[in-house]
Amino acid sequence: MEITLPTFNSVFSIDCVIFGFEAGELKILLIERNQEPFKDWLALPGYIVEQDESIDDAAERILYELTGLRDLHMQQFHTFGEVNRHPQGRVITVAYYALIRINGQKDLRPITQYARKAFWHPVSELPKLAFDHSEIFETGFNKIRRRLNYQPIAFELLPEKFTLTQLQSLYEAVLNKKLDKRNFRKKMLSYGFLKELDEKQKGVSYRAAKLYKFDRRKYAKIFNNELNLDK
Amino acid sequence: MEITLPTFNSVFSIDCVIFGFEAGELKILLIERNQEPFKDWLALPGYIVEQDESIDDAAERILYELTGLRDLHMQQFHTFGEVNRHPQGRVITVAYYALIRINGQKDLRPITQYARKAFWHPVSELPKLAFDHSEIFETGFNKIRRRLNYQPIAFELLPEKFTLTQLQSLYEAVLNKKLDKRNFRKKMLSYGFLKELDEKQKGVSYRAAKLYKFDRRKYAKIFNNELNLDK
DNA sequence: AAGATACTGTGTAAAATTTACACCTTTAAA
DNA sequence: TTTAAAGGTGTAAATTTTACACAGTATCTT
Repeated sequence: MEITLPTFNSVFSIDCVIFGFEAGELKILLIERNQEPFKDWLALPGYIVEQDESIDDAAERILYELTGLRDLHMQQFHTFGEVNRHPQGRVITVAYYALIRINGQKDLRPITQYARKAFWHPVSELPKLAFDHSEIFETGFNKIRRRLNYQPIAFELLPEKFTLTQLQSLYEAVLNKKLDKRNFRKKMLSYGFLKELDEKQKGVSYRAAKLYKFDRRKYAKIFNNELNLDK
Repeated sequence: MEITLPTFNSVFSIDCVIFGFEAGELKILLIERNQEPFKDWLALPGYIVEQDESIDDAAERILYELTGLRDLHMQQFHTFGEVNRHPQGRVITVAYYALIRINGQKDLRPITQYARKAFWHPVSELPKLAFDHSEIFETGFNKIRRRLNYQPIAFELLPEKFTLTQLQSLYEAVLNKKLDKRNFRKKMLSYGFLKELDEKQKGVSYRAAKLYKFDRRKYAKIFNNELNLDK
């Protein structure tokens, strides 16, 4: 027996591709849907934009309601507007991405009924997702891969204090290729926006590595120069 | 006396930033509005998306209806979704850009009543535009500036056969800086996607320059390699 | 036809950046 | 004390980028 669903006219929605990094692996945040259509499917956190909120505000709210996560710096990356991308009506969706440190303690707890749960899933071996969410994910992944070179993407995924090896393995995960250790370090340090700390890694069963911090101010200076430098 | 305007609920619209290049100058396509709000103002060509068309299709149709131009390769670049960006209601607009050879003969003739006329305007000294169109333009200009380096943007703006000097002056117009002639030529030719023709420029009152053509196939090959090259 | 004008077309050396590559050191655990 | 595992480091070669100047040629003018 078929379930009858309401239909509606044009609505806007937001879908979120939230990247995290944990145990050397790049992950994204998925929800298990608790609502038709695609009930029980895995999907990107996403929902409908209200009349009186900007799309940027909507993105924050929706992510919070579906996953319990707040105050991420989200950025729009593409809008998907095929006619039949949603089975119940015309839905144009603006896709956002954000990058976040995965933090074991922070629990992911949907506030609304629309999601049964929210959880991290490695970007490799993603299952088929609801709607056109697999395509949305792919588009987003390509975007951040490109932006890695000129935006401080990596530092939002790592803990505040990190080792150069962690930084490198993040780059390797995003770019999907091996990098040379010595060249990577030389280059990163040459930028001058990494601050070496007087601290070392703890709890490892081998020689502990130095910890570094990302210096946002210096980064901004370099980045702005790049844009303004009319030579 | 104030004019009373209808209001409406959420609608999607498309706005187009169409770049052209003529007489060494970068230009964009504007319309003069013939409808409230912002009647008589200059604006980007833009209008509302229909229920049964994808946003990509809508972009093509709308541009055609407002300017008479067809078959451009348009690409989405950003979606603007502030609550009050349109005085009559909630309008979220997806902005597209395209690049086109300006061709004196081709006339710009609005098909609908909504635009009184369409015309090219230099990107320097743009007047204030309707709605948030000035911001949309700026965002689009920044996008193509960045994409100039990895997309065949320049070749869509030039005539099919062009000289290296024309190519250089286009780069200079987009990047807003002077480039070195010898280095520019060396670099462009080294890519290998320029095909030297057995023809020369005509109608100039000085030594005629060689003409070149853009080899789309070779470009694609190079571009794909860049993406796939997992070293 | 001689000269003026205006742009075409070309090479090289120095500097900067990128690449390839291997081994000793340090820490903790066994 | 030995072993396991990752940390940390330098150099030479190759490549790319930059800076820089002048003779050649087509057309127009007189």
